[in-house]
Amino acid sequence: MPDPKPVHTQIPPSQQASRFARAREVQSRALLEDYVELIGDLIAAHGEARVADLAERMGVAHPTATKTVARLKREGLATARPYRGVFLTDEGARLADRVRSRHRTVVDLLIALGVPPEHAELDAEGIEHHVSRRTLQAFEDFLVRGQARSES
Amino acid sequence: MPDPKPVHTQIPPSQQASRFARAREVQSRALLEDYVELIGDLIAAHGEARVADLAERMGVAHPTATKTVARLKREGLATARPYRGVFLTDEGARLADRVRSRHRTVVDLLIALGVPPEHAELDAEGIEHHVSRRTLQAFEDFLVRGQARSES
DNA sequence: TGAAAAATATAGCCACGGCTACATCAATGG
DNA sequence: CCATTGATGTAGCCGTGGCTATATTTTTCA
Ligand SMILES: [Mn+2]
Ligand SMILES: [Mn+2]
Ligand SMILES: [Mn+2]
Ligand SMILES: [Mn+2]
Repeated sequence: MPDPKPVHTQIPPSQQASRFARAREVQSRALLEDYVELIGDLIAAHGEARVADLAERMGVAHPTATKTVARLKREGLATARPYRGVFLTDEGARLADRVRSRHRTVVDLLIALGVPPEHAELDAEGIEHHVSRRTLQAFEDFLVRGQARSES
Repeated sequence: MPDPKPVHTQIPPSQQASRFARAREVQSRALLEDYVELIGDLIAAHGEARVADLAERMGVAHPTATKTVARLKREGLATARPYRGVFLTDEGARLADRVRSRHRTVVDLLIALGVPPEHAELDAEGIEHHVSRRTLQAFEDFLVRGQARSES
């Protein structure tokens, strides 16, 4: 495969800039999305979400989890009473559901394309946040098509 | 679509933590990847890569681009002489080629799945960095399969 | 050729998201 | 029932990646 062309420089700089801006924007939301999803999971599984559990499952020290929870509160996605658990606001819960569903769709797509399941999970944890509504719809349509084929 | 199950809490915390750690690791490399790709593109298109052009195309102020170039130098991916352009080391050039090729594959896959081209470019700019070798191979295989079908 | 303009560098600010060390609160059990 | 222990909060450090303002260098052109 010889000389890949620099397609990037063939578009207006401002348009390219807006693509990178979008990626940065998404990135700043990614951590919040993972946290609300995890908080929702923990509440569903154990009735509560403790900071220590968040930290353990995120693989960070607990002050880091505390700080992120503070940001979730600032953004109106979670509430927390000192020395008690963390809870999702309605908005946080809705976001958690969307994120969880999207996560599954991304994993399912990767698996459908032949990626080993555990590998799919690894990649999906980062990919998911950059998948827009439109792309998600395309993933779902593809999965439905594949399902229809295997049923016939 | 009723109650998405909290699959996340059904795996060992340490395994879940390692997935998030991987996503963080990838993220810390993403900006460097975009810069080396862009530097390579600019050199191919204009014979040089100036900090002002990097800043304009990345959509950031030029001190931000300067700082990132400093990091590229520290990481052995680029060189730069003051008030002159930015250049890629051999390692940087190799990385740029890999990143450029992967970017195209991701965009092509999204388009093949029915995502409108400009939309595919937007999402791919973030997705690409989280696509591992294995997943990339799956994407390429799928694209080859589709091509074979349309040729028959 | 030298003054103005453009490009680049530098300084220093901020928010985020890591961390360690330490303080404080809550839960348990001897 | 209170002392210990575990969980949580707080303080303060660091690197990254944004920014603005200012200094310096290079380029341009009158
Ligand atoms: Mn994720
Ligand atoms: Mn996820
Ligand atoms: Mn990118
Ligand atoms: Mn790219």
